[in-house]
Amino acid sequence: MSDQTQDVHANQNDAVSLNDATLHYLDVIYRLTATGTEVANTTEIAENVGVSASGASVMLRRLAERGWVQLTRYKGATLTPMGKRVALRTIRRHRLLELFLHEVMKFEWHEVDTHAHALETSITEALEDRMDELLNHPIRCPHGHLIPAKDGSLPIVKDVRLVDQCVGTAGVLRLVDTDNSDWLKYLGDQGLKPGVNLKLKEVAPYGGPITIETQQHTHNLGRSLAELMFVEVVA
Amino acid sequence: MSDQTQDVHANQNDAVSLNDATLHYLDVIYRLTATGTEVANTTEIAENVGVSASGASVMLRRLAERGWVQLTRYKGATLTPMGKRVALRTIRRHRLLELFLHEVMKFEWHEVDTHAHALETSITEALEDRMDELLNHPIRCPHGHLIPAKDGSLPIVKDVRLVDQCVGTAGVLRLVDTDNSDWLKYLGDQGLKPGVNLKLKEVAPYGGPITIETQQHTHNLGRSLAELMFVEVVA
DNA sequence: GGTATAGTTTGACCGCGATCAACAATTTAT
DNA sequence: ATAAATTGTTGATCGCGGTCAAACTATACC
Repeated sequence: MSDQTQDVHANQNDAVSLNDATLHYLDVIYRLTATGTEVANTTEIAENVGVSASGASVMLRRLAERGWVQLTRYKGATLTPMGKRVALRTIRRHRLLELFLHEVMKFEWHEVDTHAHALETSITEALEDRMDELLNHPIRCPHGHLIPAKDGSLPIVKDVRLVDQCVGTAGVLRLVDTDNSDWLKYLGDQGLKPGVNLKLKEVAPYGGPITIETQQHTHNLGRSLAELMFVEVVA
Repeated sequence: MSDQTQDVHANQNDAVSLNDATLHYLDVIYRLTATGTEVANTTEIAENVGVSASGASVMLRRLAERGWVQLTRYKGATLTPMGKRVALRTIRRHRLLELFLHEVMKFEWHEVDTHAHALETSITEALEDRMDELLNHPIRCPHGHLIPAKDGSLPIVKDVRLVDQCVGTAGVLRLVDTDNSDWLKYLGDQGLKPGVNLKLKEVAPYGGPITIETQQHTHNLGRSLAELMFVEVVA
């Protein structure tokens, strides 16, 4: 059996039995490359992982040698298919944990990220599966992010950016795309959480605020907050 | 503020923000010294942590330098009061997790140790507290081990060794003192779990088996299993 | 009281994930 | 097109937790 074969084999199961640092880097790279941008650059990665740029540079080389990352020197990094599988597995665990902490442990939605992060690399597969059952195979975390299946596949949904819709559009809020605890707390306090029905009333030009209406209230949101919100349009 | 003062200060809160390895060693040393034996010797520690004796020896010196461990060269190690506090905090987390995994996540009592071990050094304090509330400030894990309070104090109980009792003694099973998954499964399958009422019917001499009676059955247990069992005697 | 033996420590080394300072490549601006 | 600014990599070094082989107690035995 060649070294390569052995590697691939080990990897299949082991989205998991890798050390914290590796999982953390892969997770960060996945998130940086998931949002349009083709490659993640070293500085970005370093900031998100919380290490110096030189530290990240060294680590990226190691990750590339081990086959998790596709690296172009002085350009940036992407995940290999293998790396992506591993990252999605960590993300699955993170989001399952978030939902579990919210639904079962009764943490607020703006608190769950921190606690889930502490656990995401430690939980056993059996516990991951048990949470999944207990929560009835959920497809979204409390913020609305999708929970990948164990094979890395993502549910298909109809989320669209709220700020791209025409005034008058009605829909259901499905995703608030941030981990920022303050923003989440603010939005949560306003009742702006996934599931709520809303209607887009006004969009001020030049990056100005938007106005939305829910059952109870009318809200004015700055552009940066509004841009976090994704809805499913209702005909 | 002197270095020493700073150290002590850091330690007060941080039964927690220490790395895995340190917590693991302290936990092992606590368990080895809790059961009568005055000091834990290097080889024992090494075996329980899962490293070579030389590795343990080096680590023990470090732990001693950092004030967690009292070390006498070529003799053995004990915990300092500080080390003991830290160990008890880890044990608290472990046992809370075990109970949580059993009661909430519905794992079998022989499975919980493994999963709890994976998590005990990662959970946040808030999660520890939330589990404690949710479980109603329990004092025992599923096997009956005591759950230390956050300050390290242990509940006072009246557990006595079953094998030390006279034939005819009746009591409630309170503790099965092992992590061995096979033994736990066997005893659990017989209904011999904490809470069950039992009566000691016979004790064969020379380390022979014992016979106990519960509501439903009569059980014959080998000495090694019987010695794991602790009861609260009923008058 | 010396000697075999079991247990412990030391020394040289490794891999990992970091740091900082120096240097190299790439972009951007003039 | 070149200089300046930004971004990325390298080299030397660190702390941590390990390994193995060799040297060193401590103890139990005769």
